[in-house]
Amino acid sequence: MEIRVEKVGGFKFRLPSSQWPRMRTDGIVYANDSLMSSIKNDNSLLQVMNVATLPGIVGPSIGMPDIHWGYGFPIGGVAAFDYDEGIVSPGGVGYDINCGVTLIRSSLTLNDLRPKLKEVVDEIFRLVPSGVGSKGRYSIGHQDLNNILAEGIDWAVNRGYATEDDREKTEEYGRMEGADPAHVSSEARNRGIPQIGTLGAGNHFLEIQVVERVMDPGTARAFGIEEGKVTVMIHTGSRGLGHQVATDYIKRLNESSDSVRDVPDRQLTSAFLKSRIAQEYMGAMRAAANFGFVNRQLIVNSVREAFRRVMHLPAEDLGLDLVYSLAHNIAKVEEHDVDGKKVKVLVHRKGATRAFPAGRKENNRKYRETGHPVLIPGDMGRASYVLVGLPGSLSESFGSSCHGAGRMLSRSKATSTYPASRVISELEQKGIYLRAASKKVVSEEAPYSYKDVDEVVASVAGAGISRIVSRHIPVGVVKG
DNA sequence: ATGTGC
Repeated sequence: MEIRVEKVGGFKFRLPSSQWPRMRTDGIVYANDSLMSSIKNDNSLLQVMNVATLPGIVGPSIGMPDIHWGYGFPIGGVAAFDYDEGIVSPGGVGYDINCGVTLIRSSLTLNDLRPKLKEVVDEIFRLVPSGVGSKGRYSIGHQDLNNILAEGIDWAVNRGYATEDDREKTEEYGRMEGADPAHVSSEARNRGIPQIGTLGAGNHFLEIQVVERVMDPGTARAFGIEEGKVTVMIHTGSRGLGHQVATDYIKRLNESSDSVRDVPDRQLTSAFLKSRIAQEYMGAMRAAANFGFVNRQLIVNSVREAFRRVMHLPAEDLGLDLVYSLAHNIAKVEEHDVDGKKVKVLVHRKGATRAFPAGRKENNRKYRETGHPVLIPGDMGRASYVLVGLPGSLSESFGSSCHGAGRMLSRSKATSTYPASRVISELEQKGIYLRAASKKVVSEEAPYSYKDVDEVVASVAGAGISRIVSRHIPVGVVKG
């Protein structure tokens, strides 16, 4: 079946609902022409159309320029559902609940760091376990875990693993309202306890970067970002705990008579928000999100320790302050203007970043005047970005932007195309030092198996949903 | 993504 795609703006494409009776609304994808031609090569546009058939969808089913094939819903997708008449779907959040990004700024220049770069990366590699099934150095018990699930970053502040400033710069202040540990299974708990403070595998990484260029000096200053300074970017989520929560609820929904029948793909399994099972999933999903915030925060704590040990500098000279920590796999209750009316919706962002401009009450106090930072990891050989939301994100995409470069080659295709040794030597030639838990992941994560992040951010900027603040290039990489 | 799958 040929999917009908109409270009309706410089960076905007429409998949009209008229082409399939089951679609309740249009699909909209933001991309430039070259990204759109590669998007058409996988089946993610069909997934955008599938999401458009779900009950209670408000506005279009949206795809970002980094869109690619995912479980049921596309990765790089945004979909909002009416709070009273709509659904929640675990596949619309993803298996890695609160997969997200944390960015740390520093007072160091690359010259300050260069002589010690390998040592710092090696020390981080030692202090932050990575790889599938990695176990951490933070020893927590069941009571701690319960507090983490219920309170998120507040637990880390109480334990001395987070500062007040860290909390001020974490989305939701690191604590999701409505988190309910009672609905997190013991299996999920048992997977989470040994894994807290670990990076995981796949596209999860920790990168030492240098700010190559600041495009928006005023906003960069407010974010603590300076050209030529070193930053650290962390990309990970809620590890096996969130994965188990997703698994548990997908299984329950598939067995429940309360789930939404008649969806075009079994992986779109959903429940009306009003139902008990939906509310239990929401409580568990928010608790897993709290675990994700704490997981990244413990890694921040380990990164600070690694720099202190290797650089022999006091904390105040290192200036390793949070810029922001955000979730790009999550569903949130928000109010949005739709056709001139205020509507309460559940916004699913799966591989999509909230990008609220100044003026939204959800912005953290520190970022009221600017809008919060939008952190966009690219690939390990090219670049990452910091953006900020524009008012256009509210009118176009329920206050959302892209979340990264987006895969272009499948993992198997990447493995056969890029041997690990070649990836390592090419990175070395660019002055990038890599430590990875497995060779397999080095091939799978080869830079050119990703779309060009420059084009992805140019597309969301061109579409008027976010503005580019700064471009960061990698110098040290830790990979699962 | 994931104690990686039939």
